[in-house]
Amino acid sequence: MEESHDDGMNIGLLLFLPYRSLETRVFAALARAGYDDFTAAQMKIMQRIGPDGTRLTDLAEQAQVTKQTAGFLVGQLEKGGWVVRTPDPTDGRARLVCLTERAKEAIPVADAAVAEVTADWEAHLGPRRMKRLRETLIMLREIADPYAHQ
Amino acid sequence: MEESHDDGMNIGLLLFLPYRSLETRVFAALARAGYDDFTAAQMKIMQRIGPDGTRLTDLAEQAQVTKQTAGFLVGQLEKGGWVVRTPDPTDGRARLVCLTERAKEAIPVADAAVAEVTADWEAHLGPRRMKRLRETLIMLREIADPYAHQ
DNA sequence: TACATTAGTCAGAGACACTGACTAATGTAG
DNA sequence: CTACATTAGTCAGTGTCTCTGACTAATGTA
Repeated sequence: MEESHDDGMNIGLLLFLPYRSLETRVFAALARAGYDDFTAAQMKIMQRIGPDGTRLTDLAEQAQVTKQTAGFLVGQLEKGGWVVRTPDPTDGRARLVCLTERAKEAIPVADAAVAEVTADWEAHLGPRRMKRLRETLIMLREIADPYAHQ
Repeated sequence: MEESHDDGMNIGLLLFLPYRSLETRVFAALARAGYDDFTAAQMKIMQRIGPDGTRLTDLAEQAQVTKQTAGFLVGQLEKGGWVVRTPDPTDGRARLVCLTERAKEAIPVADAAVAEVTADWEAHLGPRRMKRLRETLIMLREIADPYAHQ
């Protein structure tokens, strides 16, 4: 604990604060648009579902939870009509978790909310700084994301 | 959900990934040093305790949880010998949550872990980019942290 | 002195995340 | 082609986190 007390401000907290701010605002925007019957944990799973569906194990790995936890959350999402599980044609053991139409309709709402937050940030930081921030974070991902795929 | 699908990468995820990486590594370093009997949620509370103690309500506000949750976590920390609650001389209703000696001893361990991670990042990004990242995040905090104090 | 506010607690419930043990399908070595 | 290990996913049980609602006690204010 107490990761602070270094030179300036704790870099972890500095990363976390805007992340939380963004997440909160996107969540609120979705709720305002009527998409209010899912939780933050469920959203984290849904975020990771690809256009052609994603396996439970992959979702678990990317969200950094156990497959049991991912299974629980996918179960909740299925009950709520956000996802369906379809058999994976390439592997009889596996099933693909896919977004339903309803879930796909929510994507533009979420995107718009992200765009609004991003615009606020850019207005505060200026376009140059904002662009560099994004570039730096993409670069940082190479070493800070065990799951970086590219 | 599905906050992605914009131009490049979801900026929220880009902020979150290094945050999580840092947190995981600091947590692991503390565990290796023998400080392994507290949880991530408890750490988030402890992080916010000032050198002269902090009120429960303030901890709750900063960590963005209810005071009941903060109270629960402080209770766990108290059982584990990480904090003590002392009366607040200026307000008979309030108590100050203070770090014990044991907790204070863990601070340099956490700081060293943060320094190590920061060094890794700087090695990857280069000193200029790292410096700008920190500056930008501090600037961003002004609008992304409802609790920014300064 | 009455009333509203603030600090914190108690009780109960739901959500989340873990470990361990399991089934079924797949891949591999002999 | 058979035995073994691996992989995908589920079931059961438990502990932790977080919330809402209702409450006590101290403080501030009219």
